[in-house]
Parts: sequence; C-alpha cells; structure tokens
Amino acid sequence: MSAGDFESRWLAPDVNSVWTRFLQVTHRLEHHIDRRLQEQHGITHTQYEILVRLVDSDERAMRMSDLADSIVTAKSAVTYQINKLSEMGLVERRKCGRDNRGIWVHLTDAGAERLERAAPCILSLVRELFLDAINCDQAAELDKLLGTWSDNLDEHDRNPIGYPGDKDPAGA
Amino acid sequence: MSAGDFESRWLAPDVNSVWTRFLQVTHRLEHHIDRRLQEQHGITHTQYEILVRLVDSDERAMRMSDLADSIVTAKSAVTYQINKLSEMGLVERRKCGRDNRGIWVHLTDAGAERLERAAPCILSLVRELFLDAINCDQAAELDKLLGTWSDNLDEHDRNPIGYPGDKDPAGA
DNA sequence: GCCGGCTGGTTCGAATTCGAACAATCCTAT
DNA sequence: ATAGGATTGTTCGAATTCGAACCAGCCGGC
Repeated sequence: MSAGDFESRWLAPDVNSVWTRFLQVTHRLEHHIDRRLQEQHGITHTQYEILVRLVDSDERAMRMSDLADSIVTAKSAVTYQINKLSEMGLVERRKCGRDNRGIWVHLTDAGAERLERAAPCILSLVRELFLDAINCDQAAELDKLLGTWSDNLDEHDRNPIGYPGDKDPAGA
Repeated sequence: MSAGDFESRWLAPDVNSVWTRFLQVTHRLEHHIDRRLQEQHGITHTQYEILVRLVDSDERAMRMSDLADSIVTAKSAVTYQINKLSEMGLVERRKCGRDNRGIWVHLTDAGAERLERAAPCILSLVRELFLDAINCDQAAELDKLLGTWSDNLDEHDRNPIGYPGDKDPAGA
C-alpha cells in the first residue's frame, strides 16, 4: 500500500493527532468548567453561558432564537434551560409588543448578581487553562483560525451536499 | 469602575471573544459531524470515535477504562455505547485472562468494515471544515497549544484547588 | 380580505450523558 | 495469608440534549 493511498483514505498521522487531541481537549475543558461551576455555584455551564449572553446584551435581554444560535443548541434545549433559570428567578420571560410570538428573556437582578458571583471563578479557570497558554500573536492567529472554521461551517450549512462520490464539484 | 478593574473581573473584549468563538466553533463542529455521521452511516460520533480508537490499537482491542479515557467520557457512558455497538455486532467483549475484572473490547470484522465505510465521509468533512484552514506552521502551532492546554488540564486534575476565595464547606 | 409559507417557541419522546453506589478483583504491606 | 485500599466494569436514576411535530402569529401575493 502506498503512502499516498493511505493518506488519502485516512489522515496523515500528525494531522490526525491534531484532530484527535483537539476533540479531547475541548471535551476536557467543557467537563472541567462544568464540574467546577456546578460544585461551586450550582449552575450548568450552559446556564452560565446564557447568563453571560444576557448580561452582554442591550437591555440585558434576548430572544429565544438568538439565544439558541448564540450558545449553539437546539431551540428546545433553550426552552428547557430558560424554564430552569426562570424557576431559579435568574431570568424572566416578557412579551415584546412588536412581535406577538417573540419572547424576550430578561436577566433579573438576582441573575446578574448570581453571574457576578460565578464569573470570577470561571474566568480564572479560563485564564489558567486556556488563555495563559497563548500570547498575543497566537491569540490573533487563533482568532483567525476560528474565523475560518466558522466560515467553513457557514458554507457547509448553506450548502448541505452529501459526501459520496461528488468529491468533484463539477458544477454546484 | 476603572478599566483595569473591569479587565480583572471580566476578560478583555478581544480575548473574551476568542473564548466565546472557541466554544461556538467546537459545538458546531461536533453537531455537524454527528449529524452527518448519523444520517449517512447510522452511528454516533462517539461510536465512530470508539471504532477509530479500536482499529488504531494493537489487536484491535482496548479495555473499557482506556476507552473511556481516550474519548473523554464517563465509564458508564462507555458501557452504554459498547452495549449498543455490541448489539450492532461491530464490537465484541472478551475476557482477558490476566485480569479477571478487565474486559477487552474487540473490533469485529463487521465493525472494521463499517468504519472503513464511514471514515472517508467523516475524514473529508474534517479536512474541509477543520484541516484545510491550517497550513503546516499553524498545525505545528496548534499542536503546541493543544499540548499546553492538555498539560494545564492535567495539572488541574492533579491539583484540584478551588479558585481563590472558594466557599468553605463549614457554612453548608 | 385571505391563503400559503415562514418564523418563533413549546411540547413530546427518545437517546445519551453523568455521577454515585455497587460488586468483583487485584495489589501491597504487614 | 490477609485486611485495606485501589481499580474495573456495571447498574441505576436524574439531567440534559436533540429533532420532529405542533401551534400561533407574521408576511407576501392574489
């Protein structure tokens, strides 16, 4: 078997390891943060992310769909989490007159406070685990990479071609 | 509130955006691959990863725990998935004489074949979405980053200190 | 005005994950 | 040899996620 054949069917070993380790590291990061957040502040990482998006928004409010896009989950999962956060009093649903089906999720004062308390814990974790490893140049580089990956995903979402055979985009 | 104070409590905006986008991109990648894999080959990304680890191993076999470490999930999740894969006939549990509690999960021929069929689909996806974005230098750089992140996580796992000012259990 | 199509959210059931508790086995030091 | 402690894998219940089906309200053309 030629090396070329091998590499076209599979991945070159070094590249393969990058991908594998990428998956491992992202999973470990998620777990680590999630665990810490739950133990010390009684909220999920997803919930934390929701609170962060809200506090960063104008009026500290967002629509459900935008929230779903922002944290990259199914809408139904957002509904579920907003119910939870709502029960906890960290968040509030309000109708907005403009669009009668749309719902605005507002961060409550209690929510802001809870976030304020949890943030330092998580941010220090993010710094220690993730950010301290990269200097300015690398950050810029990584940012560019993320942009490209994101664009690639957009492209693929727009253009849901199946794999088989049509490796060769003759027309499109 | 001074800018310095702001940045120590929160993150500098640019750095913050890197982290946020990192989370988004990783989630989107996962979803994308998972979806494609399920639609076209009837297996989960987790299951695919398991098969890959097996085929890459000596004897095409691994112990449950090692599998769990390798794909970064709870042991119970591995048990669950191995049951599934076993029902599908892609994998086989065998005792190994050495250690009577240990179990060796073997990739069956059917499993190897199934993997062989699914791999090109996923690998082309990984290439298009992930790898094409990076040149050799960047790959090396990313690899180094992953190494550092991984080390940081190891460090934190070994040394489970809470963030400075974590609550003491006395109050609980 | 009003009908088809779109969008925003919810509900539902299925799948998967996690962690804690457990059982069996191994290992080490006495 | 043997008790105590670690390791291996499973079982269980709870939490979370997903996608599909669904309902309502919006928007375009007729």
